[in-house]
Amino acid sequence: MSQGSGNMPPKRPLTLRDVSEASGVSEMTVSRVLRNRGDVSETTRAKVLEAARELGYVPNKIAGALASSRVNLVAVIIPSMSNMVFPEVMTGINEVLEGTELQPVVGITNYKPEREEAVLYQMLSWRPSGVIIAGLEHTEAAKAMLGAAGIPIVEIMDTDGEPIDSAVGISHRRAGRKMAQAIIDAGYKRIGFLGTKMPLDHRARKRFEGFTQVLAKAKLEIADSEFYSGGSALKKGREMTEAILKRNEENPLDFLYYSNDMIGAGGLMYCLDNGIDVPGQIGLAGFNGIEFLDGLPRKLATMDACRLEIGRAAAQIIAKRVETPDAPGGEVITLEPSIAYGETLKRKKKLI
Amino acid sequence: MSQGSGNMPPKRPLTLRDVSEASGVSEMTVSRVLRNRGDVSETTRAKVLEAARELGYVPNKIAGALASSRVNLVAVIIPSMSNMVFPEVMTGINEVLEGTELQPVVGITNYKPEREEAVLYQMLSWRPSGVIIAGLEHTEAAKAMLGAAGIPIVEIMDTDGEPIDSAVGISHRRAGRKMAQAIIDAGYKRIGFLGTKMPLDHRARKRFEGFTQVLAKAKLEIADSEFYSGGSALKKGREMTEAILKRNEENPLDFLYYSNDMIGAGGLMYCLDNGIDVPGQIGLAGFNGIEFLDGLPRKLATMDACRLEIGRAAAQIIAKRVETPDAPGGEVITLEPSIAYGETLKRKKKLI
DNA sequence: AGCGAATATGTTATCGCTAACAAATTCGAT
DNA sequence: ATCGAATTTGTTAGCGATAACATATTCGCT
Repeated sequence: MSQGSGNMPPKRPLTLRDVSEASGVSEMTVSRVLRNRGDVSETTRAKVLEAARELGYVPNKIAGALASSRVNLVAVIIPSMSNMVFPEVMTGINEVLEGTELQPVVGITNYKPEREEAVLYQMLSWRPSGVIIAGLEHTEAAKAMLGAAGIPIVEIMDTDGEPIDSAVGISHRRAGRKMAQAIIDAGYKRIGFLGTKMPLDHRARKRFEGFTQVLAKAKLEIADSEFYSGGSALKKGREMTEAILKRNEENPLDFLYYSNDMIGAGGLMYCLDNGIDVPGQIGLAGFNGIEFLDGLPRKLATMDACRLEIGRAAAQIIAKRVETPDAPGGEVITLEPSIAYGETLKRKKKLI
Repeated sequence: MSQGSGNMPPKRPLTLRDVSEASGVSEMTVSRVLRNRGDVSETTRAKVLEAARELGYVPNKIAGALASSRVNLVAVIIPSMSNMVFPEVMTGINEVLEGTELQPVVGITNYKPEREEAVLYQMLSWRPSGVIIAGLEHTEAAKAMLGAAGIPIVEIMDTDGEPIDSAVGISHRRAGRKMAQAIIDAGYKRIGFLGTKMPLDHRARKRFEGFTQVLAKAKLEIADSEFYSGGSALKKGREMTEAILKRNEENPLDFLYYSNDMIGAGGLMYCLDNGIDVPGQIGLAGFNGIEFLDGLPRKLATMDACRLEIGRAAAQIIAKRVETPDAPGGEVITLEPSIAYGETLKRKKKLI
């Protein structure tokens, strides 16, 4: 099966030369067979493949990439992998890239700009064919690297700002505004906000900005808010909800807007456990549209962040640009998130 | 900032030679400065770093790796990224690798052996410094590749079987046995099983085997079972629970063992929503110990799969072997999962 | 000042593969 | 047979970095 018909364990890794010697043709011909490139007669093709299989040869992409200056990697740089949202983006990316020669390589930044910069540097040093990176906010150095890399760059998730090259996402300001409008339309007045203690989560910040902006237009403002960091989001949602409701017992809140579905689900459970009428006494809404919500006792209102679609579109942009290197670039795709009212947000009162 | 002080966009990617020319020293010296290797005077070091920064030079690891035959990548091959368990393993791996020069590269197999084989081949063609791969079951070809790669291999999650090199995990058979024993000890008799329709999830299969084995010793067997695939696990847990309970109304079940926490949580919610007394009328248990459970109205009994610890230990084995290439290898670490009784599994009746 | 040991820098030869071009072989049509 | 075109195979020269060795330079000490 490997290494000269069951001989000693391998010492030196195999190279093209080994296959070439074993099959009696030149290295170049072996290379051609293994890459399906150029004309090779059926006879030698079979001979070479047989030899390669017999030896257990695995090509060395490092050498191949250096020689051809083609690297079929796409760098994907995202803040986190543990909150449901980016895994789904990855699924979208994978779906599209599986149909090509490109392979994604993921780097995690933990929402830290300096970490992002370091990860980006590492990634670029592999000379990938493209970069998909979350967000529009980066350090100056990171922006310079991206600008100078000479490869397609797609910034994802967010389109509120100036992309370096291409961008795919939703407008989080608009998402915040839309949700605020729906809440106002449904007649809620005393609104609480619950979110993460994350000055660096720009998307959450933009949603918040859009949200308060629309409230302001209706002469409303956030009645109270609560922030968390770390721990089980579900549990935190529960705890924060308890805290904010207790704190406002005299002048009770009638709506809670959560910055993500997980804490929203926790809040929902708290309300149900404590006999609070949802959405009569109090309305609830989250953000993201995670599949998980389907299993809850009551369906939480949310807004879909189009994660799968974002992943797909971003990968498509890269794939297209790799195929057609002199295509223009600079494409911006803004997806439109839609509200899922679920069962925790009253519909707009019918107009007469 | 880049490319000759704000000139035209970059055409040809920068190389060591560019930095060398810009700083007036040899390429070798630049290389030494950039890698912090060998003696370089403070003066030239500063000069070189300045030039590199000024140009926006990013080293080419492809070329570096080929020349030094050292690739600081660790291939991590796992079945999925969307079910809470592997992201946590990744966190453990990352934690350890961040302290080294090694960088993880992830490949996803979707529980398909042929996909695993393909991903492995891709990964090995980058000549990584080590491989961390989930499970002990692989195709013959995959085993051959792993055996012949000449690098440290760590098979993770499971230790019920013969590893190729090293292994870190728990015994899933033992985990199944342990849970069965706890259930029997608590006095439950009519036990239902709910799991995934996944003939290729060997770990789940082994847990099931261990589980039934202990039941058999106590002259018990699974009273009924239910399987699912795809969709929201939480919802599926709810639906399967309803189905299995309805089907056994005449001779009701008194325990439900779920093959993962997510469907367990769905089942728990179903029971609570329908006024079923847990754990009095019926006991419930899952598997994995996901953090998520903390936020549930009642804490589900489960068994910790030691995911974080598995990731850490696996990465440590690789890191150690990379540092000391002639160390023996073949290390097997079996972690001991412990039962978390939560509030859905009665404790063993006190012995007199 | 003078000499060997450090310390700093430069040179040369790969690493394993592929692009580009060159040579050899096959083949059909005359 | 014979020639040119088409097909198949081989040769040569890097890709951009680093290892290993060679050559300056600097320095302390007698």
